[in-house]
Amino acid sequence: MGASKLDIYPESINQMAAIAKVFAHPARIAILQYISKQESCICNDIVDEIGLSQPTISQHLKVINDAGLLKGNFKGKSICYCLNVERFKEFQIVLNSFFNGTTSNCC
Amino acid sequence: MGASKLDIYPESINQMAAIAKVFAHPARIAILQYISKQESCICNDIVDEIGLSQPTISQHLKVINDAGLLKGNFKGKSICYCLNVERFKEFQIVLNSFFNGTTSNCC
DNA sequence: AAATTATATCGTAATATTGCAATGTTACAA
DNA sequence: TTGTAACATTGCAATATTACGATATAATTT
Repeated sequence: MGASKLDIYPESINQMAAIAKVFAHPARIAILQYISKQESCICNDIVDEIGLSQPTISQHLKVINDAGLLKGNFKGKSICYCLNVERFKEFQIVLNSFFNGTTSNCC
Repeated sequence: MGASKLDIYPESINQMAAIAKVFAHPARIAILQYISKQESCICNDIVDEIGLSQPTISQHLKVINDAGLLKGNFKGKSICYCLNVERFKEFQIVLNSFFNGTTSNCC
């Protein structure tokens, strides 16, 4: 196998897992942190910052972007990636509602 | 490759990614939710609840347990898995401090 | 002790992820 | 229009993850 059986879970759980997956790689966390620290951001800057090749960074950026976490300002040949704060906060809310809805009275 | 280059990131980032990884599979989220709803929990119950085989559930439980998210009460042949609420809250704090420390003023 | 029950571990197949070199693409510059 | 700089895409190799059947283990029950 190797593939997750997504069809057996409720949508809310799959959504939560999809969100977590974006953060499940250190490169993507580092990229998000770096972007959030900049006024504007150019992909090549990230390549210098983090020790990964340009294609690899580009790939991670795609994952982040597909999750809706980026807003792009396409000015000139350098693309400015920015954090989509609204979407980012949405993620935080989903995660927190999961945490807050989960308790334990056993043990 | 296929392996993440963990050595190029600060510890805090690797820790954050490791936490996210636990939640990056719907089965593990479903298991955590199920455990938190029960007074006590037996693995076989989870197998009935979620549509995965016993070995697969056991494997996911190991991942959750290795992350320190379970406290076990070993009474008899049925093992009682319980949520380690303290650890769980720790995870929430790490995630939230990441979210709150990340903003954007570009675009 | 033998059977039973609940869970863990092993082995293996299928698929996903990570990473990079090579190559495309696109927009500006000269 | 010919470069060139900044990404994106493709193709591939290495490793990780997911899932399950078969089997082991460990505690109860009979």
